[in-house]
Amino acid sequence: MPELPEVETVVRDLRPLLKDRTLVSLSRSTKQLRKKWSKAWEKKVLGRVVTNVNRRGKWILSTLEDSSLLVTHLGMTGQFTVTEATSPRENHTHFIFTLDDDNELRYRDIRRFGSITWHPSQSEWEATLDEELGPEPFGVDPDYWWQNFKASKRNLKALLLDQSIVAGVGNIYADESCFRAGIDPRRRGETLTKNEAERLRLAVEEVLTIAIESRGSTIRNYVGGSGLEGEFQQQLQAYGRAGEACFVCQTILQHTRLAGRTTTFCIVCQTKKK
DNA sequence: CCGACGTCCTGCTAGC
DNA sequence: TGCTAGCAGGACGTCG
Repeated sequence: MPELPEVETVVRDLRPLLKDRTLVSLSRSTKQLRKKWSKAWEKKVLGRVVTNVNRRGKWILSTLEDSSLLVTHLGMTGQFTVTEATSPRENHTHFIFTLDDDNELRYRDIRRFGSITWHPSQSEWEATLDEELGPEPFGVDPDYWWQNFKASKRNLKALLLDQSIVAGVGNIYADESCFRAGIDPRRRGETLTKNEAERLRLAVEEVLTIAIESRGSTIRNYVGGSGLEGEFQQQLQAYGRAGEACFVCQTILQHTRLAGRTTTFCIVCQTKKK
């Protein structure tokens, strides 16, 4: 659920609260997340200082003092927060790390599509991924972008969601980017002109940048690293607005299914070539 | 190889 | 009012 802007917000919130803190103890629920937590990892993690917290695509990388990594993915409903140890533990909380202050680092995940794993190094972690992660979607080489799109028969929605092309875009921001670029998400990559591809590349950057400034979108249960909700849902132009009037031309927004995901678009604004 | 689709899981709600 | 089918910010396994 959380996409790049939400994950970035979590990371920015967590960094000052986790940096230089020691992970003292761990208690876990009996339920498993998407990836299994190895009991052997507790010795690798406990007693170690967190030296930094960063983001790569939708992944959260907490670096420990020996350069090993605690890697977290929020899946659809993950919440990764630093909370006062005295605050009540909500249901579906699966990991609780006590810290060397009065706080706890908690991972809560209703649907359990997320994961927490430990890796000796970043390269070892990257090797465990299904496919190599693409570059961050800011300042992407226009030629790299164009080559990927023009070579594909897949629709634009599927290409934007493909983490190996560019890392971090999900369902919300794919729709918002297509709307902003004025391009129909059903079109196949190979049909794009160079100009359209460039418009789309820039729209992705702009949408993500503005969404980060708004601390992401809280649609259902997303919260930042301090439990604060996002604000970008108030600025959504397409996502979740099927059946409602386009803010630009008042046409009723349509929806369809692309790459297995509900996709909303304006047939007028996203059809004509600008 | 590529592209499309199913699966994992729980909770909420639109529609009957 | 009560029930349930269907859908939800993702990643990945499998099938044709």
